[in-house]
Amino acid sequence: MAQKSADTAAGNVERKMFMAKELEKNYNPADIEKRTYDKWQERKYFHAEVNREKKPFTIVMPPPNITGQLHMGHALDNTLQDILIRFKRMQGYEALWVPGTDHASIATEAKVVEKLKEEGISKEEIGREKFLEHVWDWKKQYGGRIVEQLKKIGSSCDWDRERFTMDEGCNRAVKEVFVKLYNKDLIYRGERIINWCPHCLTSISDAEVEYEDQAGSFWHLRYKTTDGTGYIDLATTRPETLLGDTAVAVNPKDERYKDMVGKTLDLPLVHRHIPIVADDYVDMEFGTGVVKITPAHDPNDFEVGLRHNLEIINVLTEDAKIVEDYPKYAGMDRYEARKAIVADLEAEGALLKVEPHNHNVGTCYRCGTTVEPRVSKQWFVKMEDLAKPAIEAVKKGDTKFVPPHFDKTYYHWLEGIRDWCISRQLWWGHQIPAFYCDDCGEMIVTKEENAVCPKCGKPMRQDPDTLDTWFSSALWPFSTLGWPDKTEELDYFYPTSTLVTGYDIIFFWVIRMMFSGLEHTGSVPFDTVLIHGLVRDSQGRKMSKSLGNGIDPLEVIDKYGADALRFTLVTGNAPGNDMRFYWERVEASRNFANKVWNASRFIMMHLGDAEITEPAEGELEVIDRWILSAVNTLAEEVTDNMEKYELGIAVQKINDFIWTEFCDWYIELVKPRLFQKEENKASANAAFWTLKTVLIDSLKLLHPFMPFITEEIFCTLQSEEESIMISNWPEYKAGWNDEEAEQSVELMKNLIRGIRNLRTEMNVAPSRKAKVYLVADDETACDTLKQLEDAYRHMISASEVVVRMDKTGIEDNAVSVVIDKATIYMPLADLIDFEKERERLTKEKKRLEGELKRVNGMLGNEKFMSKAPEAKIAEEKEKLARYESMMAKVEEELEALGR
RNA sequence: GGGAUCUUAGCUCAGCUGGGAGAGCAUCUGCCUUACAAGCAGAGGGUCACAGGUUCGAGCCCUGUAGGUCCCACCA
Repeated sequence: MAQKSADTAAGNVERKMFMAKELEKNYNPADIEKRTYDKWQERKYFHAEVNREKKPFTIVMPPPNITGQLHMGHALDNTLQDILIRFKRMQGYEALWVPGTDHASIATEAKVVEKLKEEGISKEEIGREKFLEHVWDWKKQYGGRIVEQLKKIGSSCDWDRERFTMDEGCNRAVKEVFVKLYNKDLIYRGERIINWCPHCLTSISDAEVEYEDQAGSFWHLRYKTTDGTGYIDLATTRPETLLGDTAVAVNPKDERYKDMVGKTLDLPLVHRHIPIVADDYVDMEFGTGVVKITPAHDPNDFEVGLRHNLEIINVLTEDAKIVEDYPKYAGMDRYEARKAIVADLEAEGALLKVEPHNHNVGTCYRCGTTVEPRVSKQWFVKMEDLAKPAIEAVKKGDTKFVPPHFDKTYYHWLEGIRDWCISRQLWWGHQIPAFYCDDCGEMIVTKEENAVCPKCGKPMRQDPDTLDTWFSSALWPFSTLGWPDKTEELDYFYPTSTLVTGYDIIFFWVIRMMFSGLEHTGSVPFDTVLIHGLVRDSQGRKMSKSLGNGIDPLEVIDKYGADALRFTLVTGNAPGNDMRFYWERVEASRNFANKVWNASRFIMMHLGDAEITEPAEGELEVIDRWILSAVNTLAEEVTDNMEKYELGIAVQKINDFIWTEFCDWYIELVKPRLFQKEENKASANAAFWTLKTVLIDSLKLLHPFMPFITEEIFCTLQSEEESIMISNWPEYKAGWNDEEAEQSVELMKNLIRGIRNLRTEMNVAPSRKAKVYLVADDETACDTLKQLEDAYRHMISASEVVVRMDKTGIEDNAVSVVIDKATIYMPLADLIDFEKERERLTKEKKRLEGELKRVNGMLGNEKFMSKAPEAKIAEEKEKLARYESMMAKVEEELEALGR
C-alpha cells in the first residue's frame, strides 16, 4: 500500500512537470493541507483590519486551556467558527476571528505542581515567585500545542491577534473591572460558607461543583438532654461533623418537640452542651423531624447558625482532616474519622441504627474530590444587579440563542444565581488587586502595583489569592479588542457577531460575558450565541479519558484529512444536538471529498489547455441552462441556510447537488459533447464553460466546509496566484433561472429513469441495445424529446430512438412504461414476458389509483376548496390532470396486453 | 422536586414558518460503462413512541401518557 501510493505520488510529480492542469488520481489530503495552510498564512488572508468600507463580522474563539490537547469538542467548536468566518469573509465582510488561550488557573497549577513533585520539588518550598516562573516556562513549552493543533483543522484565525487570558492587556482589563466593581460595591469580601476542594486546596464557585448520586448511609443517633429527663433522636449522613455540632433544630410547629425547644443536649463523645432551637428550615415530614446543626460544615446549617447566633466550630483542616482540638481523631482523614466516630458512638450507646441512603454529593469539577463546605473569608461578586440587565438583554432580543430554547437555560441560571465566589487560594492567575496594611489594618483596592497605605504610609501587602479563571474569560470579547482603552478595533469589531460554544458552558461563561459586557461596555458582547452539543462515541457515551473511547481528531486528520473531519462534524446535525462520531461517517465524508476531486479531475482532463470563452447567446444548450439554474438556486438556498445557522442543511444540499445533479446527471449527460469536441466546437465550448462555471460555484459554496480540497482544485483550475478563500461568494443571479430548461430536464430524467427501470426489471443485459419509441402526449413534449435526443441517447442504451406523437406502427410485443407527458415503448420480442409485464403495469395502476384518490379527496372536499390557499388548489388540480392522463395511458397499455 | 430535550427505515440522524416521509451506513440485484469500485445503475424497508385535541390538512401546533438523555434543587 505504502509503496503503491509513493509510486503514484512520484509519477504525478513527473507528470506535473509537463502538464500543469492535472490532479492526482486520488485525493491525498496530507500533501496538500500543510502547504495550503502555510500559503494562506504567508499571504495574511486570515488577518483583519479596521476597514470602514466594509461591514465587520467578528468571532472571538472560546479560549482553550493551555493544558489542553485538541479533542473532538474543540474540533467541532472551531470547525463551526471557521465555517462561519470563511463564509462571511467570502461574502465581503471584514471577518475577524480572534484566537487565544486560557490560563486555566486550577488545571494549570495542578499540572505544574504535579510535574514539580516528580522532580522532588514542592511549591511551598520554592515560594510563589519561583513557582510562577516554572508555570510560565511550562506555558512557553506546552501552551502552544493546542494552537498548532487548531491550525491543523484549517482554522482561519487572525493569529496576529492571538491573545492569552493572562497577558498584559487582559491583566489591565481584569484590574480595571475589579476596581470598578469594588467601588460600586459589587465586589465585596466576606466570611461565608463556600465550596472547598480539599485536594486542590482552594475555594471553588457554585458552578464548579458537580453533583453526583452516591450510595451512603444514614446513621441514627440519640442525643440525651442535659437534665437527664429525655433524649432526642436524629439521623445524619455525616457523623464525623458531630464534632462541630452547636445545636439541634426542630420545626417550630412540630408538636412532638414543642417542650424540648430551649432545653440543652449533651453532645455524644464531645459532651458539649448544645441548645435545641426551632427553625422553619426543618422539614417535619422527613426522618424524625430533627436536624443536627453544624454551621461550619453545611451551607444550610450555616444559615441556621446565623439566625440563632450559634457558634461556628470548624473541625476540619484544609485537606479535610480532623483538627488538633480533638486529640482522639486529630489528623484522621474525614472518612477515617467517620469510621472511628461511628464505632465510638456505638460504644457509647448513642448509635441507634444504620440505614443505607443515597444522597447527592458535591464534587470538584476538576479533580472529582468530594467538596467540603467550609467557612472562610473570600471575595464575591454581588450578582443581583448584574444579572437583571443580562436577563433583559436576551428578553429584548439584543442577543439571540440558536436554537432559541437555550434562552431558558440562560434565564434559569441567571434568575437563581447566587453571589459569585471569585477568590482562589492559588498562585497561578490574576492576583487580587487588594492590599492590606499590616500596621494599621487598612485595606484598599487599586490598580497600582505597589500600594502604600493611605493612612500610615507604609508599604502594603497584596492579597495572596488569585481570581477565578472565568473572571478574566468573562471579559474576553472586549479585552481582546483593547478594552479598557477606546481602541479603533473595539469601536469597529465590537459587539462581536457570533459566539460559538457548547451548551455545557452557558452558565460558566456565556452569562458571565453577558453581564460583564453590559456592565463595562454598555452593550451585549455578541449578537448571536450558536450553541452546539457534545460529540459522543458510536454508542452515545461521552468521550472520556477514563473510558478510553475518545477519537483523536488529529488521528482522523492523518487518516482522512481535515476536510473529511470537518464535513463529518457538520453533516446530519442540527444546532444544540449531540452527535455520535464513528469512523464510517468519516469514510463517507472522505468519499464525498474524493468525488469532488474526481469530478474536477475529469473536467480538467478533457479541458486540457483549451481556451474557454463565455458562450454567445443561444449557444448554451438546455442541459447547460438547467444546471446553471440549479446551481443558482443552490447558492440562494445555501446562503439562506448559512445565515440561519442551518449548517447541516446547507452542507447536505451542497453534497446532494454536487454528487447527484452535477456528477450523476450533468456530467454524464454532457460527456458526448466533450468526447467530440472537434466536431462541434461551439457546443463543446458551452459544455466546458458550464462545467467550469458550475464547478467553481460549487467549490465556493463548499469551501467553508472543506477549505483545503476546494482551494487545491480552485488553484489548479484557475491559477496558483488566486485563492478561493478570498473569492466572492456566489450570489443569486436572476438571469440564470430557467424554468423551461428545468422542466425539459425533468421530462428527460423521467424518461431515462423509466428506461433504466424497465431494463432492470426485464433483465435486459446492459450490453444489449434496443430500439426505443417515445410517444409524446403533446407537441411541447414531442419537441423537447426531439431536441434533447443528443443529450440522452447514450444514457438509455438505445440502438435507435424514434420520437413521435402517435403509437401506430410500433411492434405489438413492445414493453411500455408510462411517464408524465409521454409513453416509452421498447420492442423486446425475445424477452417479453406478458405475465410480468401485466404485473408491472398493474402495480403502476395501483400506485396511480392511490394518488388519484388522494387528490380527488382533497379537491372534492368543500372545506378544502374554500379554505386552502389558491396556489395549493391549483397545484393539486395540476396533479390531478397529470395523474388522469397517466392513468388513461396505463389502462390503454393493459388493455392492449389483454389481447 | 423543578426545568429542558429526545422518541422518524435494521443502525446513526436530517426534516426550515403545518400542504404528497429524506440522507448516510447496512441489506438485495446487476455492472471494472475511457473521472471516481472511496464508483455506477436499480430494489426492498417507515400506522414519524402512544392517546386525545386544534385544523380543509399534523412528523411539525396544543394537552396528556410512557420511556430515554441532560441540567438545576439545601431535604439533614
